[in-house]
Amino acid sequence: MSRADEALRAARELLEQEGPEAMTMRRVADRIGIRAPSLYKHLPDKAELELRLIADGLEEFGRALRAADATLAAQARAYRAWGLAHARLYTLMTERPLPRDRLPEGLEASAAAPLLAVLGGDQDRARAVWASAHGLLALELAGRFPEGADLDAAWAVMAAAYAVD
Amino acid sequence: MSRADEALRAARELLEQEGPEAMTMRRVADRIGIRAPSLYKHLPDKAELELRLIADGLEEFGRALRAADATLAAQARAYRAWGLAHARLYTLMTERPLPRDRLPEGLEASAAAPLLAVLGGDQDRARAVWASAHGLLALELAGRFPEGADLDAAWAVMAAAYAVD
DNA sequence: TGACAAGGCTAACAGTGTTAGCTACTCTGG
DNA sequence: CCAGAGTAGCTAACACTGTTAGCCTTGTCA
Repeated sequence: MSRADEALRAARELLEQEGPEAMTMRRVADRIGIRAPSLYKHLPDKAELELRLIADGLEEFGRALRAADATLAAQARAYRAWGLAHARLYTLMTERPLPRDRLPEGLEASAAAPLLAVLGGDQDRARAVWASAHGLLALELAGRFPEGADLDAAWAVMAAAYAVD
Repeated sequence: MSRADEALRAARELLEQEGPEAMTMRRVADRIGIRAPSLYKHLPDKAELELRLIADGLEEFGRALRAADATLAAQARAYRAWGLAHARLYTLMTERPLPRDRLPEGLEASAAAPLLAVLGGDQDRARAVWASAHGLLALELAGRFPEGADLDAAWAVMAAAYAVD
């Protein structure tokens, strides 16, 4: 495993276990037994580290959606499940503009494909559904719903609203 | 105008004009003609400054929704319009957990009321609609849709999906 | 007049990402 | 077999962040 890959793995552990503020260059370096400045022999900057986390995340996320049944309900379930299981990574993946030109070709499309397929290729509808799922998940991850809110019910309403009938 | 209010105004200008990374204690202090440490004579910390920005934002946002017609389409339009007009403030308002106990009583409910009313008080439905609108807006503000994406169409699909018929 | 609070200030601390510059090890070419 | 080059580590340092300590001046009020 290359040093860059080790750093990537360390960054991901720090992110997922302790949150984004723990993912500092010094702590990443510590985890792989070197000093922070030495990281720059293997990576141009921290943005590159985050970019690779995002790319890996998109890859895994796409795989999870592709593994789910080709129905709107199943896709929604898989979407939420993956997001909850990788809360901080999901947030990192979605909170900032995507530098598409620095991402592997077709990665984004591959993650979006399952949902688009379920909706018969209707892009506008796919964007509305994607955004709705993202909104529910993002607000849940940000702790924006009141304590006892029935989020299963909200997801059900969402899925029903977009279901073809 | 109190020093704290001056700081609040300066912080908001910096946030809205130059983005969150420009909203530093030193730049806020600069704008009102004092040094950063002196800010702490008027505010406990930066979190308090952000909290007040959020409170003001929620207040204004609620007013904008209340001023719009009591239809789903009009509420959606007002939601998006306010968010686009105050992009960075909206993001600040929604990206982190809401410290409800430090916010004016009823502020959150007052902002949520118009939408809830349009949906006849159905909380689950209101949460789904709110999240859908938030998702569309958040993704748009984060620059996550491709260049030529027809977002008006996506909003229309969303509004139609939740319309009572 | 003396006491006290309010509100400025500078200096400093710990933390962040990052750069400069030095050193040591390893590999390769003559 | 030795020279030179590249790789990858290191420390020191810079500019920035939020924040604290401690000092000093000003205004108010008994």
